[in-house]
Amino acid sequence: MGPEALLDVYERLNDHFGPLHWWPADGPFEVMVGTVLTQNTAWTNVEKAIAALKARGLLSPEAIAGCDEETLAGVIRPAGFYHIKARRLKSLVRFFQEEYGGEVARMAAENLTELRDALLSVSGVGEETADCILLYACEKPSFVSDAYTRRILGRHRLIAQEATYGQIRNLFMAHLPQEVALFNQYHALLVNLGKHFCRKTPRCGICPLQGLLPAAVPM
DNA sequence: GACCAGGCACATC
DNA sequence: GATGTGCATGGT
Repeated sequence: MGPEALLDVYERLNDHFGPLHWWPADGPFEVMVGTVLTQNTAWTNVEKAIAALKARGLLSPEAIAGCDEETLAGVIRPAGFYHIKARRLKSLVRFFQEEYGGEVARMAAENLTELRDALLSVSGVGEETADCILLYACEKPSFVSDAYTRRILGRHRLIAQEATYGQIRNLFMAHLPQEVALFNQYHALLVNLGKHFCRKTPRCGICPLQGLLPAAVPM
């Protein structure tokens, strides 16, 4: 599996889907909120929760910091796991305010590796959430690997079943130019491909990767 | 009514 | 370090 294969996959998907304009959010703070709300959750449910937060004027660091946790939980209820996600939002916002004064520009001024470690120290922020914040809120070249990435690469035998998150991320980061726009669109393309063609229960339709990679196997 | 969705922390071995 | 479990709603 060399560098050319990953670029071939990117070009095939990019030709098929076109520019996807990710992350779907109104500003970087909304991205941060969305990364927590979407943990193991369908995006349609996240949209409902974000709309509810907007309607309550709760889409700012100050508002979330000042909001009672149980009240917050009630508002984000449509996103599921709402008690734990309310706690996670509060801890992320606390970190954001204490370390960077609630300013994305100050957070984004930090070095990628150090910022990633700092984000990972926040309870409720794991590797994927950290990488989404780095890439889509801070515009740092940190590749996001997720369930779709694993399933797509796994089905086409490009990674081992037991590959870790870090190994998958390193695969992309070792073989691609470290460009924010490329990482942004690539992850978006993989999610789009996953949603349309590579769910646990495969959807009908012709996968755009057909003929480019080894035939998909069930996974 | 079962199955699934853009994870994570924590317990246990 | 690997594996198992709880967390929960809404769409198919």
